[in-house]
Amino acid sequence: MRHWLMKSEPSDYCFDDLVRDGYISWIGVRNYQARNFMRDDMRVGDGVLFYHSSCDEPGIVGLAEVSRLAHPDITQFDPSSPYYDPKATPEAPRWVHVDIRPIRKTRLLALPEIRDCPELANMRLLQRGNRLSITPVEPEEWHFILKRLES
DNA sequence: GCCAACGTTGGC
DNA sequence: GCCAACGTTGGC
Repeated sequence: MRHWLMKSEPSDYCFDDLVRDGYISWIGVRNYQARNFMRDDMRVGDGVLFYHSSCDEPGIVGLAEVSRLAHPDITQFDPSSPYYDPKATPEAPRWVHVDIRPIRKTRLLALPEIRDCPELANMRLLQRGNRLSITPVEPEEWHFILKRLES
């Protein structure tokens, strides 16, 4: 089982929304690296750190898990969608998404606190210029964060 | 609002 | 294939 960090802007969709909805289809990813993680590497049951970005207090706010394998993102075919991709066709879909479901809300593990942990210094999230909305989390990082969230 | 960093586009 | 221009991300 792998582990992931997934970013969402809470003004668009926050962890409480995920708890309310029971699951979310992670549509709208239009970056090839993030797509490839979903398509090639994400499996049902993989752990997910739910991260709030572009907000007052960026950081990890909850735990979730992958609940459905990657499948075509239908918004790519919809000319009225902001995620429309004229080069994608149902015969040759370009974009996929997984679903995730909530495990539990956690305390805020804020970005500055993450930065202050030497154990997390190599996190993909912290790497210079990283903008990926989906990044892998190493097992040691995952376990450290889970322990840290309890303190 | 600023701006660094990065990805994508498209002309050549 | 190169690369300038442009758009987006996301912390501050």
